[in-house]
This record gives sequence, C-alpha cells and structure tokens, in this order.
Amino acid sequence: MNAPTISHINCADCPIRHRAVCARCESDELAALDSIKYYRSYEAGQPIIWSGDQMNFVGSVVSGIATLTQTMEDGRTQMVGLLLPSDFVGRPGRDGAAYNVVATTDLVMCCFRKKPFEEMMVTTPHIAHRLLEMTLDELDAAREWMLVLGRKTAREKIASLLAIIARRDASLTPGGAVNEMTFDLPLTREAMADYLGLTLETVSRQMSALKKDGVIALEGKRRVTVPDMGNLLEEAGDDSDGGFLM
Amino acid sequence: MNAPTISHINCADCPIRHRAVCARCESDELAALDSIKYYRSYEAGQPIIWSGDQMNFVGSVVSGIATLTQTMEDGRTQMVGLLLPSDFVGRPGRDGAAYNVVATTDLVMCCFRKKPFEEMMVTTPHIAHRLLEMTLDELDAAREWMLVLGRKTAREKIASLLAIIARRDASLTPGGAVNEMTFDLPLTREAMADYLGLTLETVSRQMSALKKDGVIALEGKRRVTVPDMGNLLEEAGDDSDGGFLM
DNA sequence: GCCTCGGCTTGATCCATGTCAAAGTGCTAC
DNA sequence: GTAGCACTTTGACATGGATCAAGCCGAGGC
Repeated sequence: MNAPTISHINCADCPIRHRAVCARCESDELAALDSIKYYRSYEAGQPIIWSGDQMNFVGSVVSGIATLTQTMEDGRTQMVGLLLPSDFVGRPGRDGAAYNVVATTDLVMCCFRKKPFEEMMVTTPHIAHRLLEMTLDELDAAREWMLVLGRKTAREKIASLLAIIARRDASLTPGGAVNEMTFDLPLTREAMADYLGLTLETVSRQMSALKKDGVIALEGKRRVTVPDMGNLLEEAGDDSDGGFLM
Repeated sequence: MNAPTISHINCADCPIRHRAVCARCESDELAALDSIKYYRSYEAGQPIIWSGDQMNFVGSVVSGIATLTQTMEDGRTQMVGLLLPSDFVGRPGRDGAAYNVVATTDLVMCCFRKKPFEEMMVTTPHIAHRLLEMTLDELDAAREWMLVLGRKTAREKIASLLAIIARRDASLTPGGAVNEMTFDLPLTREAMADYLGLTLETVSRQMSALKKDGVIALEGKRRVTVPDMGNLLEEAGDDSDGGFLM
C-alpha cells in the first residue's frame, strides 16, 4: 500500500490525492485548513467509527482502504461504501455516525476536528460548496449501486465491482484509459460478497467463471488482469456509467 | 390526491410542506426565493426529466408523487427514489439529469430556474447549508435502501417499503405515532417491484401473505391498514431505522 | 519440514424467487 | 349493460444463488 511519509501529505501540497477537501480551496483557506488538521493511523481490521457513536472529526483517507457497512441484528451485513485514498469521511452538521467504518488495510487518515471544520464551512463558502458537490457524487454513486444490487445477476455484479475498482485505480495512475489493466483487489471474497449482496461462495464461483471465460486473469487470489476493459464493461451490463467514486 | 390550490402553496407561507427549501430561511430570503419561483403541472404517467437531459430548474414537489428510476438497455429498471410532497428535485451545480423522473400521479411542482437559484446559493448561506443537509439525508436513505436491496428477503422488503410509506404519511399528518395506521399505497405493484428489486408477481404474493398473516389489512388494492406498526417493523427486520425520506 | 490457520475453491443439494400462463377485478367509454 | 383495458392475483414450473460440507493453498510459527 506504498504509504507515503506523512510529511508529504498535507493540504497545502497534495491537492490531487487530497482532492476531497482541497481541490477548490484558495491558498489562504488551505493554510486555515492546515492549522486544524492532524493525522491518525489505524491497523488493518481496526474499527474507525461504530454506527451510532459520537463522531468528533471529519477527514479524508490518505492511504489504505476502509469500508462503510450496515448490519442487521441477525448479522447480515451490507457494505454501503468503499473508502479509497482521497475519499472523505464524515457528516458535517450531524452528531452520530450512521454506519460502521472499518479499516481493511493499515490506514492513515487526515482529520479535522468537527467543530472548527464546521466553523470554517460557514466562513469559507468554497469548502461548503465542495462538500455539497462531493455529497452529490456519493449520492449518484449510491443510487447507481442500487441498480447493481436490485437488478443485476451475480456475474454482472462481480463485473461491475471489478470495473469500478479498475476505473478508480486508473484515475490514480496518470496515463488514462488503456485497454488492458492490472490491479490488486483490495477486498477479501467475503468483503466483495458484502458489497454485492451475495455469499462468498457465489463470489468465488463467479470469479472462477469470469477467469475461465477469459474476461479476467488472476495471479494468486488478489492480482487481477483485465485483457479488455470494454469486454468487462459489457459483462457488467453497463456502458454509460459514472462509476462508484466515494 | 387532494391537490391544494396553488395560491396556498408558496415559500412565504407554507414552510412545513415546503420544508425542502424554506425551513431555515429568513424572511427576506424567502421573499427572494419567491421572486424566482414558478409552478408546473404534470399529468399522471408524464415524464418530468429524462436521464441525460439538460435540466434547467430545481424545485420541490407540492402535490402528487414522482419516481426516480434508472434503466438498463435491456429494460430492467430500478427505482432509486420516491418523491413525495415537499421533496426536492435537482442537482445544483450539475448540468445533466442522472435519472428518469416520472410523475406517477398528477403532480404539481414548485420550480426555481437553476441559474438564479445557484446565484442565490452563493449569496444566502442558509440555502446552501440546507441543501447540504438534505443531500446528506438522501444519502443516508439511499444507503439504508442498499441494505434492503442487498440483504433482505422479499417479505422483509415489502414490510420495509410499507413502513417507510406509513412513517412518511404519519409525519405529514400531525398527531404523531399511533399504533394503528391506514394509508393509500401511491404505487402500483409493478412500481413497488421496481423499488424493491423484485417482480410484480412476488410483490403480489407477499402482500397476500402479509394480509393472510394479519400484518396488514387491505381495502381494495391500494388502501392499507396496519393494525400494529411495531409488528410491521419487526417483519421489516429493523427497528432503529431512519426511514427513506427522499 | 511440518503444523496451523485464514482465506479460498469446489461440489451436492435446497429453496426463494423468477418465469410463463391463465383468470379475476374494477373502471371507463360507449 | 357490456366491451375493453389496466392492474392484480394465483398457479405450475424452472432456476440462480444460498446453504452445507469438504478440501486446497500459501504464509507464518516452531
């Protein structure tokens, strides 16, 4: 997970990775944000926030992966979001957390205490505006995922997830859209199942099927090569598609 | 659908029904909003916006029901939102619509042309702030619905939908939470199926089953009585639950 | 080198829900 | 009244994915 040294990651000099908060900020606003930020590290598997907890910060992921999940009393769980580097966590204006947030790899977050952050939102319209934009993006992504959960077959679901991760990976790697792509799956089969509303057995079977049909190739369990992205998108049953960027 | 006469519905004197935009606005801001608003009527079945269309207004539902849907090329469709009176439609800062919006009953909307509305957002922080809050609510609702779509059984899905509509209805009827409730289903079985990721036959069967088991009673096809809301919530497999307010 | 353990794969079987088909209900137009 | 139509219910059957169960693979510990 090539964790960057923390000194390289801050609001003033990493607007791309840190686009969640900073992309549109003016430099004096950046300095103001810098003055209230701090870093936190979590180990793989460690919970970051528990649903219903008081949440006294907002922030964005610097490195590592976290998941947002909801759980029913009987243990059925559904992942409702995947947090990759640069994604934002937090609900300005809300007290409690609505989901469980768990680090699935070692993870570093750049945090802002909630109170001062909210005060800044009032004084610097750029931040509030950017936050609205981000929330609209997440809403689009969540609704796109509703189509996946409600109407797609297991095979299409897997293909959709792979496409999202591939696209997301590509956007971090400058150079843009090539036809062939290779990336590491940041999720266990069980986590994929929780994302897709399937069982881990079905995920495993469909991965095998896609491999047999040449849609993907696997090195080990986690490293995926997609020989032809167009092919994968077709399997996913969608071409338009704005992606699931959270 | 007891459509109110239009003269009774405007931003200055109906803050409750119209809470989408007005709840927190100061009176001079209300006047400003009033100056750019206009009304539009749609007939049952009429599309309001087509996915991908340019969208030159935002607004909120005054009376009637509309649905947000996504459709795959082969015709599978998933409803991603249900718009009831007071709900907001629109994506300030975005050009194209992301979903199909269709009036399922005769419908009246209170609209604001997008450009002036966006200008007002810049000058009146209350509006921008309120909009962020609403978008966060919708995001929560969408994510809650992901759990329904991904992990609940057909029976639980139906119960969840009935619970949402009942709760929503109750919040419009002052008097608050009683144990017994009666309301009209604003959706056909097919629309329910599209919301729940089921077929209309399954919806019909599960409605019959819930009726046979005394969880609900039906007068005709559409009028539903819930003798015990607690019971229904238990069937839905959830008690906490913030509802699906869109 | 072998053991253990977590994650993954594969097989056999079951069942919830989809699919296809027919018939029922109630409303509107004539 | 009755013909037509949209919506709904119900039945019979098919099937995708869940469940239960066994075994595989690779990494780390001793």
